[in-house]
Amino acid sequence: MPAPAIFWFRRDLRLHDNPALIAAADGRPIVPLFVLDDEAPGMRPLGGASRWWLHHSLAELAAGLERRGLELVLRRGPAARILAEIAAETGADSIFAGSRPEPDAIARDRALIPALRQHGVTLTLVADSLLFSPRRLMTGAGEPFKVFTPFWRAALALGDPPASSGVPGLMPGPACRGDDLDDWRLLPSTPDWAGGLRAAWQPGETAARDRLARFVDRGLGDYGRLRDLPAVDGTSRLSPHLAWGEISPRQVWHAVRGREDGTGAAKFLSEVGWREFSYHLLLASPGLAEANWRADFDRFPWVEDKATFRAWRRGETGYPMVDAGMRELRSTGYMHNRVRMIAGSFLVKHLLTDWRRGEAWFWDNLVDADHANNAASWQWVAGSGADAAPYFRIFNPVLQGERYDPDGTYVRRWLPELGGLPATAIHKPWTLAKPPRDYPAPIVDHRLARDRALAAFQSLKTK
DNA sequence: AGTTTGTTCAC
DNA sequence: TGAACAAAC
Repeated sequence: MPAPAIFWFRRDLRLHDNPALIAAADGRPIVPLFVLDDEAPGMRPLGGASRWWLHHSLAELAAGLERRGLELVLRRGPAARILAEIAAETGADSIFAGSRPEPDAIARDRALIPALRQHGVTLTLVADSLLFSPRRLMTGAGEPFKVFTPFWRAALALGDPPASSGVPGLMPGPACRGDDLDDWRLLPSTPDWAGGLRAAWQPGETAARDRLARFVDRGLGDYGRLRDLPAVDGTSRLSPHLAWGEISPRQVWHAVRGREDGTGAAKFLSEVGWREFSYHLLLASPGLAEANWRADFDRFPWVEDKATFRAWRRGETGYPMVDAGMRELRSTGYMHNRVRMIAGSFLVKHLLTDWRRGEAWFWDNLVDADHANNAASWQWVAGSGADAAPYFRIFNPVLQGERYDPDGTYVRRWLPELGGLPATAIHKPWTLAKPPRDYPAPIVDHRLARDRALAAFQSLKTK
């Protein structure tokens, strides 16, 4: 019997279509391991919603492994030390893991390989979290892409990614002591704010596969028509599952490519393409979450205002579409994509708040928090990013509400205090003769805020 | 992946 | 008076 291999789960919490797991299981017994390395220097700590998700996803993964006779080992601490310890405890001489495309993770993993070799252990990393290698895609000039459309065209020209695979045969390795998941305290307790998350989500690979199958079956055909309506269940809602790798983008790709009857499929795959593009940008600009991609935004006259930032976070800006989104986020750890754009635009353009503050709030509150997507999308909405909305594209939260939530169903769902308003006033309650008493008046006037934002943008040009 | 404003042209 | 369009922000 060959020596056992450690399979190090990271953001690939699945058994299906996991190429690194297939490589590990090739004739060897497996010690499945997850390391909570939340104090690693340079690595961003998980947000609260992500920690909630991780707890349940790990529980699911452990159950799936147990059905196959394997025990998931949980350990907390610096990955380099834990991996060496587990190898020594189990006699493993190899470790396999899915590679992570984030620049800081790449640096950490690169340092791990020689460190582990000193203990006589090889670390093999298998790329599997993206459809296309972000470094392989370059413009004709050999530069990273700055615009999505040519990026995605070049990606599609590469042809189909490899077919997805099933679960390999898994042989249990030696037993190994691990932590108790509950002791990690990933779940909130005092207070327990996760009730809305529990009601909205089922973390784990099984639920991810079910959701993909159901979406391809029932949602894909109408995706182009319904994807922008937040009141409707018209999107895949796969983002948190993709963020934790409970499903792979290859599985998504091939499930969709089998069903190209409408225009929904190409549109939906291009949304997966934005995820690829975000990682492409992050690799070209490792500071994407910290620094303006466009350097001229370093001169932007951001306004620090505790009261308006607090109102935004709590969903008390007086603009129903913004507030409904922010309350959906706080309640469920999610916000519909259309509403993310409206709420994000409002924070940056109406309140002149530095996009990094919004990025940090989303990072903490989103169950689908993803370093590349979150950073690239906030820079897109702020106008500071690659292929971004031009800064003068300022969403009017009233018009956006009337266009994408015409009867106010979405707003009423998250703002029950507006439940009795007629559809004609639901997105501008202040126009009523008797505005609702328990809902705030707009914290900024749209017209004033728009002019102020345009002036701030002008100030970048004239210096 | 936008909004506002001004112009034209058909009621 | 208002829909449709273009241009500017």
